[in-house]
Amino acid sequence: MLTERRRRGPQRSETSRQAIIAAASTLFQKHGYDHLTIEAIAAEAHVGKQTIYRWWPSKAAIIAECLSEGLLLPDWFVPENTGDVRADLRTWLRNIVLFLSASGNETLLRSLVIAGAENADVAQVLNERLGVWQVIADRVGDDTIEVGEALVGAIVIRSLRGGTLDEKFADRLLDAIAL
Amino acid sequence: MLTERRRRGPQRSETSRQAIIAAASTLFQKHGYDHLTIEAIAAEAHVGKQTIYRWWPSKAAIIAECLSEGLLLPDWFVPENTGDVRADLRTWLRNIVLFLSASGNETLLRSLVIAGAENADVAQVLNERLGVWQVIADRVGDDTIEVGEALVGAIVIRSLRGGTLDEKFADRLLDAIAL
Amino acid sequence: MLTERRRRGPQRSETSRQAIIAAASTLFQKHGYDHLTIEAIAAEAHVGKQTIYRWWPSKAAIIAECLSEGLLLPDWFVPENTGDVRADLRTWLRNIVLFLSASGNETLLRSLVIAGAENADVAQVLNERLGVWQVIADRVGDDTIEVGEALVGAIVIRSLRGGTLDEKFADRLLDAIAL
Amino acid sequence: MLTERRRRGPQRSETSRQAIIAAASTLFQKHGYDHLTIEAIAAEAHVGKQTIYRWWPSKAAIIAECLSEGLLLPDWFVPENTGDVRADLRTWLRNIVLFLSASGNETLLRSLVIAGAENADVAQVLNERLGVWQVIADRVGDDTIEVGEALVGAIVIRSLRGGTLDEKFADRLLDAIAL
DNA sequence: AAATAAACGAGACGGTACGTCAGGTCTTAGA
DNA sequence: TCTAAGACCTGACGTACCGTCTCGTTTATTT
Repeated sequence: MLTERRRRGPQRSETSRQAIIAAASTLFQKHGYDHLTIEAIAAEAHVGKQTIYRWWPSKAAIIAECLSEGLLLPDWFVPENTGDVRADLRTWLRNIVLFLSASGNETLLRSLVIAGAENADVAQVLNERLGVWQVIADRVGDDTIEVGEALVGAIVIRSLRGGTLDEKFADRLLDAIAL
Repeated sequence: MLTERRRRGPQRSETSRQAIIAAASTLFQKHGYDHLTIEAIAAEAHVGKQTIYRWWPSKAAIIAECLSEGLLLPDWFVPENTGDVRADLRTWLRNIVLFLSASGNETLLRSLVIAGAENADVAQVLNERLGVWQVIADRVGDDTIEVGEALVGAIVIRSLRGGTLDEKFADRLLDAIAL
Repeated sequence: MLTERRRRGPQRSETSRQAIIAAASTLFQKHGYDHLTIEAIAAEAHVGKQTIYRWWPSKAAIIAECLSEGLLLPDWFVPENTGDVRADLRTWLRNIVLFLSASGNETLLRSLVIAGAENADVAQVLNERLGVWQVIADRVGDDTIEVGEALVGAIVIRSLRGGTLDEKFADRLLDAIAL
Repeated sequence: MLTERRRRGPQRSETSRQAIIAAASTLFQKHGYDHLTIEAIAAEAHVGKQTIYRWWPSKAAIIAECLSEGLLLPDWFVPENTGDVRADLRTWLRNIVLFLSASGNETLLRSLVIAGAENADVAQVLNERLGVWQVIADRVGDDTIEVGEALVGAIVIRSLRGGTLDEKFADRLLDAIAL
């Protein structure tokens, strides 16, 4: 039987890895995606720059990993299933606007949009992470993935336009979507 | 009677102003918002850097002005009014996806999203420029501005997710929105 | 008889000219020759930059004019003539070291050296202004212009080397020169 | 026992250091102290600007180091000692005026004067480098440092005044100084 | 146990772009 | 037609980060 022969020498330091993504998350939330620098992450994590470049090809990849590890977005961004689709979506939308209207989180949304628009990998992870599309499609029926895109998209546009994100918005948005 | 006294000395050079926004537009479309540098704009426009810094506070402001002057987006991004609201919106959506699926224009969309997300002024101008919200609201009735946000938002999300932007998408999206 | 007809239009403003050389003198003494800028002179004199460039080819020329007008150096830098050459030179040297050891005047000397070394016109005016060479040569006899150069040069070198400029130095210097 | 522990990480690049002072020396002699720019040095030395700013606080400091390394002035600017003080000084003076009357070297002298007058560190190095003061004082006797200052100063003044620097000047200067 | 080799923290390196300052020229309105 | 004001292009300033590379140290796996 083939036993996977490990290399000689030290292995990747899990401590450093976690320090890096923690530092990246902190700085991302504090200063946004632009203004986030590798040097600052290295300094914040008490880590050499090379340790970052050795394992990640770009700052986008670091942010993607932060997302995968759940350090930037809460886990609960998926609708419940009580049987009443409309009510479930309403609750989900209200949770989201509640989260986004909290201090600092609107900046977070903008930064995530930037990160996703600049880098396809981040977009991919965001897609999976936020991945409500399929859930919604499953509930609403015949693969109307556009419903999910319209809901999430409306939130993004509203936020970028500087509009208020509140429950009234959530309700009116849901009314605008045919189910 | 108050006669507005003009200040002494030379006035702002309109030639330089136009050279700058033209150069900025060119480079924006060629390389995207990130990778767009003030130095490159100055060089392309055969202009001193200081002439840019004298009149614009940031590259975002330059892009905002490019948008205002119609250098980055075509003017016709507003629905017609034939009386048949659904048909008008369908035509409008098809035009948009047609435009975005043309070579290079998806990159343009991403860059505009980044610029708008990074800078509130750009977002404001994009809002006015793309400003279909009110038009749609007027047509569809009782100020459902969320309809416009959902339509535009869905396009953005679809694009960022890397999905195909075609007529089928446009039609299915319209079906998903209650009118 | 033909009276020299003056040109039509305004003549050179004597007010501006004096404001400019006064401002230049002030700034020269305050900040030195390097660190002296045309823009600062124009601002200090409440004068347009062009008014300076119209009449002087360089900042060195302005300083040369300041020297000619006696704004930077006192007039009395010429030995008396009591008949006792040695005593007269001693008094002259002592006056100079007294002047130079006063606060700020050592900086003045350095700045003048810089200005003279950078620009031949300034050197020329300094030569005339400080022009003790011929006076000394006349007194000491058979055109020993090198005596003057050695005396002034020793002062400059002593100052640049950061040495003390006092009466003892003056006396010892005079002793070192054969008369 | 104390073993001097070297710090971790890369050491200063001696190659870069020498390239920088060589470039600085070249440009100094070609264009003078004013007109010498850090950017030009960096470009000439094929070095990043930051590498210069990391190790030198100013261009004056670079020139000071060039002097210390013997890149700007020949080493032989010190009188011999044959026993005949007057003859030795005469030879020394003649060598100096010979050197200075060579093409370009008068400009070099002026630039060095400017550099020394603008910056105390350069003056200090020049003082040590040119340091004939003590040598002369030792020879001539009872610490008459002023003799050296007068000799060197006379040369400087003669040069700045635009006078000719030749053997006749050297001889007459020596005659003017009491030994 | 010794030798080997990769990962580590630190940080110097050649670069690019930043935003500012001053240079010297040119343009405008007012005196 | 000269002045004050100031916009123009140019180019150097000193700083921040980039991504690469080079140290001396630490650590884990062979020999």
